[in-house]
Amino acid sequence: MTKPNKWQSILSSANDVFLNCGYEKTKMDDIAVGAGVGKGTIYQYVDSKEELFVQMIKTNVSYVSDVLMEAIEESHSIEAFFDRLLHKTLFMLNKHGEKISFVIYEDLSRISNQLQEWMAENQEKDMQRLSTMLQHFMDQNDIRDVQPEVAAWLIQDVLRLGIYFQVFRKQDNIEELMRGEIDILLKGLK
Amino acid sequence: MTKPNKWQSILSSANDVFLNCGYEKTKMDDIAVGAGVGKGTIYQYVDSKEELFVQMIKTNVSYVSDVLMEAIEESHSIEAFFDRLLHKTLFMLNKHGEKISFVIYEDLSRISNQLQEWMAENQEKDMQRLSTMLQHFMDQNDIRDVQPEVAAWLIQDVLRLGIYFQVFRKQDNIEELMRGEIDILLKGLK
Amino acid sequence: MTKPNKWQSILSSANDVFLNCGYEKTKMDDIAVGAGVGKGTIYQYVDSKEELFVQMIKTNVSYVSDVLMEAIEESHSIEAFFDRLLHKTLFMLNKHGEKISFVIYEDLSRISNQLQEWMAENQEKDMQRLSTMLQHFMDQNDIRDVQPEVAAWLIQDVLRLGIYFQVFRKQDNIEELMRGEIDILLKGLK
Amino acid sequence: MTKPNKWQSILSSANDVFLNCGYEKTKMDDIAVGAGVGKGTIYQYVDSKEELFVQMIKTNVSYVSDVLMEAIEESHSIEAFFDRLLHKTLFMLNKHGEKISFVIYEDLSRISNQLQEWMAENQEKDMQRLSTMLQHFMDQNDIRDVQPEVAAWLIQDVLRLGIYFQVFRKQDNIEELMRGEIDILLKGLK
DNA sequence: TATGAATGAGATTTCATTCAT
DNA sequence: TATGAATGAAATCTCATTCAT
Repeated sequence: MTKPNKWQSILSSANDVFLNCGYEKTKMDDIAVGAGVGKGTIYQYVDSKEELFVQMIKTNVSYVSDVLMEAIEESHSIEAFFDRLLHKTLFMLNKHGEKISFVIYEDLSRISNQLQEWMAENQEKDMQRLSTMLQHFMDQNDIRDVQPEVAAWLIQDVLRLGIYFQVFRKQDNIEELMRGEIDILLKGLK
Repeated sequence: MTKPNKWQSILSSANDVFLNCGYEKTKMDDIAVGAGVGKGTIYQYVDSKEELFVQMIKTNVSYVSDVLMEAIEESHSIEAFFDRLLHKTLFMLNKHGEKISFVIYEDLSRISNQLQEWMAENQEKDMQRLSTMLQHFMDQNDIRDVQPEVAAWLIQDVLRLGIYFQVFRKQDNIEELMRGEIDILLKGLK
Repeated sequence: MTKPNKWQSILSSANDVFLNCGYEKTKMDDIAVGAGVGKGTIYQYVDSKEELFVQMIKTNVSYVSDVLMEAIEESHSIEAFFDRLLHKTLFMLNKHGEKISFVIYEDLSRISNQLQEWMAENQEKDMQRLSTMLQHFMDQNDIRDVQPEVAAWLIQDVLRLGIYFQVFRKQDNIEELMRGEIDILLKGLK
Repeated sequence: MTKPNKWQSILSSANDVFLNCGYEKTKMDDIAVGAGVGKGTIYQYVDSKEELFVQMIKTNVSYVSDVLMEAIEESHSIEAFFDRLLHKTLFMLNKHGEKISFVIYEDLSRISNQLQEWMAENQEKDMQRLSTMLQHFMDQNDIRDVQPEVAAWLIQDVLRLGIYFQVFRKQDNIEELMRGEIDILLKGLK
């Protein structure tokens, strides 16, 4: 087995075990067994359990950011944006499944300060890009004037809802639920 | 010191330490010191660290449920409901502050299966009550026909937003943001 | 078993095991077993293996310093001094046996910088006191003019010789050898 | 790079690293890097870390023995012997510097029993040769009757003093100190 | 012959829980 | 009832050695 394959095995195993057991309950032994390598091998690639966790989270976070960014780039109206967001989210949930839940439902500040800062910066960037897009739509009268910060938060909530009902509630009508949320966000409850 | 006072001290200390350090990093020693009692004394009231954690979470969860329930009970229109939700949430955030964040941003299933089930039931009850209320408003044509599950999720998002921007982002325009979200939920982005 | 007894057991066991195995080869498990306590108990008294080692060495070093100091205090001539040094050294070798060898024949700088500094200061103090005494004897024409530093070194060599031939060579004519060395130091080889 | 050069690089690197870090703290990795060879290459020349250490020590020990032996061979009086000892020791200290301190100030028995035996034999041979020389001087009335064992120990102490004050105390008046010690050994303190 | 990625036994240290006082 | 000293299972990480290339 060549070098990149080992690292991929380790990262993939780390993903599974950290996700199922949480950071503290995860044992390096389990990750090693899951990856089919010796315990010491992991330490050829990272210096500590914490660093391995950070590597894993960074990979997964980028999946979520990518969905948002790709949806923004190609969209010229809010409807088109939501449409792409919907499809890309469903695709990502299908592909990366549960991996994402860690990113959304865990307070990572207690695991690594460095990671928390990185996450905050990342989140800030996503917020900025969403806000820019929303401001653009407001200038074009595509949507009415609202606080971009709040609108951005609600757009991210479409992702949150998808993850929550798929990963934690195990429901299978995710698309329907997301369409329902988008509908309310566009037209309101009244 | 009489018995009830000791238990209150322990619970209060547990609150502080679990919140600051997370479940795994919290040491029984620290809780004992914070409560001003001997380590062994804690085991007069609970059988394990896990049980102490469960006791603490249950207390805090009820704050959140209470806000929702009180807002439901007194409201005869969606606007009145949101209005009460806003005020009660702000009051709770002020009073119980960060305690709530644990309930929202920690995956409790890894700490205790029993707790997770309890949380799921609780959440289900909240959802049911919100759905019933929303169905009532739909029957009265106070709001248009939407999926109650999704609407309930979005209503809870008003709480989520408040907690996130207060506890994690330390912003001080929480009321404004919540009003903005409620406005979007009522009238939509268009 | 009361608290001071446990600590004495631990210190005594540490003495034995560190002496027989050396710092690195010594396992905390062995010390615990030797002391008849649990491994964790050791960490109630010291924070680390290194600190335990430092505590042990400091105790033993003081035995050696004490021999020198007591011999100095009571002596008014070089012969009287050597006489007392001889007897006190033999007594100490009898009582504390091999414990002392560590102090003389190990480069402690690699185990703990803090300890090395402490040892250097200690050594400096011993040297100072010996030099003062020797200067006094020189002023009184009890001995001829020599470099106090060298004479102090040679006096300490009486201790070194005793430890070497007893601990490492296991000879039993230690007193005779020490008397021989003192004789040469006083009268010279010629 | 040809074979003998590799072995010389390894031995030289082992010297540096063992000396600076001590046996246990020395890593085979560091020696390999220092020698500019792969880690596995070292195992072409020795079977284990211990064997590499033994090889290194044996080389260094011979420097010390050589000084004694060369001083013995050419000397026909105790003064001539000490004179040569002085010059050869200073030369050796200059050339091999700190390497020797390991031989004097480390308890090698804990690293390798085989090595300790070898050292003891070596030491015994040195002692024998010194004793023979001293006996010869006593027969010729060049020096008075003393225990040869003790006199031999004190002669070796001239080397010890040189190493101690140069390597550990970093003093630069080594020659003066050694002359002072030789003077006391010859004429005594009285 | 030369390499260095891979290995896993074994080290130190932590901390929830117990129990003698 | 209240205590905290004592415990030991279990965690992370190291590094001498091997072996496929």
